[in-house]
Amino acid sequence: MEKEKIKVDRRVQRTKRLLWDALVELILEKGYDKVTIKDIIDEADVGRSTFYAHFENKEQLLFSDQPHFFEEIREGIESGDGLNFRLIFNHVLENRFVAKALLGVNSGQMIKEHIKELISYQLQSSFKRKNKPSSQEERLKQDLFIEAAASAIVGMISCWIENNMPLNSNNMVVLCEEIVERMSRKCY
Amino acid sequence: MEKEKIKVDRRVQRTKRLLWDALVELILEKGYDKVTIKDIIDEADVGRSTFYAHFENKEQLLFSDQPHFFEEIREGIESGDGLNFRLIFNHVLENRFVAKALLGVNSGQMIKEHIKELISYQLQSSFKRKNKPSSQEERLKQDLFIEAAASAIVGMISCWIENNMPLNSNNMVVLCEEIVERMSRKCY
DNA sequence: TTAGATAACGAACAGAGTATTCGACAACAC
DNA sequence: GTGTTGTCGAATACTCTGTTCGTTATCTAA
Repeated sequence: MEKEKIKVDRRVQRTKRLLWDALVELILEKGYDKVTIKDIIDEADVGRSTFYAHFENKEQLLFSDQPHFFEEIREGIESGDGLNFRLIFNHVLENRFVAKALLGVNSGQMIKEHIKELISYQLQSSFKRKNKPSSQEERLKQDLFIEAAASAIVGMISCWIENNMPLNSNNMVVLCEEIVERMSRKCY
Repeated sequence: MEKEKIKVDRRVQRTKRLLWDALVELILEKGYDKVTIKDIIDEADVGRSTFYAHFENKEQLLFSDQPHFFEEIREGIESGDGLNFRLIFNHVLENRFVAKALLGVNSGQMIKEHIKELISYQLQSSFKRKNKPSSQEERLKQDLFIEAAASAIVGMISCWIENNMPLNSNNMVVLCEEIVERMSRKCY
């Protein structure tokens, strides 16, 4: 009973929801970087002071993760033993619209950077399990390969989303696993 | 004799140089996204109207490529037969300071995106030469792998630069070639 | 060396966006 | 129904942008 269900005022829920939806809409329309707070409150039809009552800036709104998109992606990345790409792609497919805003070309770098770090962290354990580096130099090389693999996966998924998902998710799962497999082999 | 050597007023050269140096300095200091034009002209100690006499915005200044950094990177990418990583790394090493500003974590996404596209374009010819896709689906998979490979290379180099180049360039050349090799194998 | 060309300066301006405040009003929970 | 709390909207001071124009300084070419 540690987590009490705290009731959130309906007006607050509504406002946050409106702002989030407006942000997603605007990212798709003009790209995250060019979205201003004025845009958001106009699109959401919410008072300026109301915005600042809940968030300090648009970045905070972005990471407030209203529909728990990040949270579920995170679960796919950190699920038990290594990356569960099936889980990730199921979630992306169920939220195509939000996924395109957050992972497409217009999403700004922060979000993809964030997800890349989650993946990178996860790959570290699995890579090191497979090939324990025996020297400092080998460790450096392995770290760079981990970075490369994480970049490859995020880049590929982003490209796939941006092109309106031309392959089905089964194929994508296989491709992602293939990348991890190829990149996890010992690098000299 | 097509290209006449057009003399550029020393004052113009000086101003552009000052602005470029200021931009690089400021990117390293606070990240490209947060650099304002006011910052640039204050740092360069140049009049506001002077900035706008030469550039429309900071993006244009960025891509004006004063010391021809991009141009030389481009040569390494497009040199005859495929990517010449040795050339690329030589050039990066000769311009550590600028390279960190333009390829490090603070560089903003545009630049890396731009270089990724150059690499991606180059990989297309070499990948297709190796494995001509026999179906539409195979072509899609190959394109995604090209995107993945380009992302991997840019991500890895960026990470290496950001961590102050912990491995020597010979090692890096080998790692990059290894990535291309691994990713260019047929994907089912 | 000089005369004409042109670049830079700097002050001023309108416009847009930011971040904050506060009283009035509306919606909420109990 | 009543006290609480969220939202509105107008006002404010502030920063940055993009442009203009007259003055001053510097360059180029003869």
